[in-house]
Amino acid sequence: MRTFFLQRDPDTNPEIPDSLPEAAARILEGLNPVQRQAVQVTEGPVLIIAGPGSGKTRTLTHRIAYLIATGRARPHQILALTFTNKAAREMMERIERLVGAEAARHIWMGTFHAIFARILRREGQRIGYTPDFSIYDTDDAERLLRELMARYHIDPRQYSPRTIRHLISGAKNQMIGPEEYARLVASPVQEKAAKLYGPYQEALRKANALDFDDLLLKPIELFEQHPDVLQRYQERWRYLHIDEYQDTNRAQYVLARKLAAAHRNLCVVGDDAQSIYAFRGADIGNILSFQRDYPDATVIRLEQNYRSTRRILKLAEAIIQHNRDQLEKRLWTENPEGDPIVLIEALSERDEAQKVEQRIRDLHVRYGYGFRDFAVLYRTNAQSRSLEEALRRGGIPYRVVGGLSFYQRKEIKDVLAYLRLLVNPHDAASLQRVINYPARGIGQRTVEVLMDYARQHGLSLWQAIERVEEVGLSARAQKAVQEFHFLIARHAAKMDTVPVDELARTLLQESGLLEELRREGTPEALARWENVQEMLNAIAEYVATAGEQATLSGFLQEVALLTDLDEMPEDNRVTLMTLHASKGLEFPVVFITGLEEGLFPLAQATQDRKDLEEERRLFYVGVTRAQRHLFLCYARSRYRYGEQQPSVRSRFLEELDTDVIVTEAGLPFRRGEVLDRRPRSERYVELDSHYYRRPLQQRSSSGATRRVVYDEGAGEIVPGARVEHAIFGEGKVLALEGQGDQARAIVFFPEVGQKKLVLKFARLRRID
DNA sequence: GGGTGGCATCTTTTT
DNA sequence: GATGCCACCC
Repeated sequence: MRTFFLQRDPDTNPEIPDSLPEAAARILEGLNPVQRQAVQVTEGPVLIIAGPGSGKTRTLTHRIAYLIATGRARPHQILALTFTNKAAREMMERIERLVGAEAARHIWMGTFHAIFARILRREGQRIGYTPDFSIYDTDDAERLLRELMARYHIDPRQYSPRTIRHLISGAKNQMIGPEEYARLVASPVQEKAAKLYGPYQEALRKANALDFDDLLLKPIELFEQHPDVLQRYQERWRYLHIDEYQDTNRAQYVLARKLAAAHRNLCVVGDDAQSIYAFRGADIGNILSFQRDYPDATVIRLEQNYRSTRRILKLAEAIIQHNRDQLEKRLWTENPEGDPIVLIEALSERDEAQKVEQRIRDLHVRYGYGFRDFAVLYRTNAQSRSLEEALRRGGIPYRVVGGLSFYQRKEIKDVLAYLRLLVNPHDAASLQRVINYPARGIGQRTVEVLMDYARQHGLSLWQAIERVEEVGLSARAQKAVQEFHFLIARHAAKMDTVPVDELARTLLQESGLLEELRREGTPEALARWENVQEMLNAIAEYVATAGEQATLSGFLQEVALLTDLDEMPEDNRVTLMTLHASKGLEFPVVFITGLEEGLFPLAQATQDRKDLEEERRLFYVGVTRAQRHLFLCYARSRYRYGEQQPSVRSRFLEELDTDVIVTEAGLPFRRGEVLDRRPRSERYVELDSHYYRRPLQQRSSSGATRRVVYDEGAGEIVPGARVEHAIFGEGKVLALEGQGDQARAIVFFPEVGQKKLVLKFARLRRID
């Protein structure tokens, strides 16, 4: 079952001691000297520049715990802002271990969007939003825009609603209002966007709805119009922390500045080299100019990497050195050299996927890596398909993160629309979504008439429905509309008396949605039905955990901000995801696929230096996810627009000047050189087919418990065992020496004599 | 008003 | 290669 990340508003001060001296000492232990410094500078602005794998989260969490343990701050006086719920939860769990669950629960921790949605819930009334406002995701926003485009006679085929939304969102991210944007217009599309921007905002307001950008902009508006409110929050939060500071946009920057103005205890953590969200308004300038904004800031650099092998870090440096505009930073590690990075060339995407599958199988069997130790990364979500197919064929369990997430599925959005309508009937997007789903005789024409009426009388669509008799519809249509109205109103009236989970269940029942899915009877419909049930369970769970504070609108607002990425990968599966989604994660084995011109870097990003540098940082992010083994893959041809098209190796590979990469044949890779033209069979060392015939067993291994397993069912290699070698034939193990990757066996082969073999490479098979 | 079939259209990345 | 939109028929 899905568990939601929900937190009570941590206002009240719990009964926890003022300080925890023994915890404070423990918190400092296990940190390196630089990290310790970052934890102990508790006053004034702090900039922590943290390279990949440098223990950034650890440092941040220890810092927060330290503030509590030393009594410098009460838990509810600390605000920590992240970009994903997952990051927040991870930090929360660590803090719990350091200072206890009770104290941790009262820290204000969460994503920017979630925290400010909560603020708006409490204070939004001052700027005209009731607490039951709806949150519109990009889908809802585009739906709204589409409607406006129709009204303004803008052809959606000529100017896509998506582009328009993107432009408006970009303007909002930079805090540019409709009037100002209209002045800046420089192209026909922008002109259309400018025309729609104002009406779009108006439509949102009329629906008592906010889009993602509004969740940041409206709090700014609130704080500017009501300095007393700002002052209250400034005083409440004595310590402000921001993770992934390089990803903040203009609005987030302004919010941070405002909130930190009184105490100036602002601690930001980030890595300019990992800035990959400029497309959604992130301004790398925020981190680059932090020292200018706060001249008295303490700057701390976490440069020691604990994650990756030397070779992987060398590659990362070789990549990033092609970018200008970097903060100075030198990564180093005490980790071993590690294996060379393997460059894999495939004939097609299918071939690429197959090779990835074989490598996973090989490493799983040979080193005993669990499936959860693998990540396969790609640039676009569409690339997952071929990989999924290959893994499914190979019987390797996997999960895909991102893509179409649970919350973006049609049936879930339908359910949410019904529920949103219940708490906020003015929510036009939700109303239009479900007014005729399941079909109940309210067609497009009827809806249009209602909308016209609403507009003429300055009403919301819902208000028009409330007085449907005046609208002048046919008797049949009017009756259908009235029935729908009654359905919603009847349930809305019970909101205060019936528990929300029960209410939701009966509403969906009576709407006919569940029946509709069951009636279809296809496996897909069944799956959708189950998803709906899961959603209902989640509501029940929410009621159980949030107790008194459980309101349907609260639930809906939290859910609107959740994504699949927030879920924990508990089972032992290979992870497939976009490079973007991989940020902040680490895996023993990483594959980066699709390193081809036009795909990575994406064609659209090759024109502008800034875009190209962002793509390069994305490559850097991907590479630095790997702990021990890294594979870089590309295909010589790929399906695009439903057609097989030749592709060219990525410039990111051609520009590398490094000796850490080898080809599949084990030869050093040199840029600009064609890999190999020999027939495939001779080209690379075939992986031992012996492994591939066996069904795979899931092993519950993680890095820590890794055993050297060279062959399933044949036992481990021990002195005295009879073994078989691919070239030398049968032999007998005389002795073993060395550890881990260095482990060697001395084997006597009757035909060739005594050999000393590195177990890792020899692939001995026990035969007795 | 509802349902079906054919055509066109894109595919960045996400809170 | 999937989704959305339109035209056509019931």
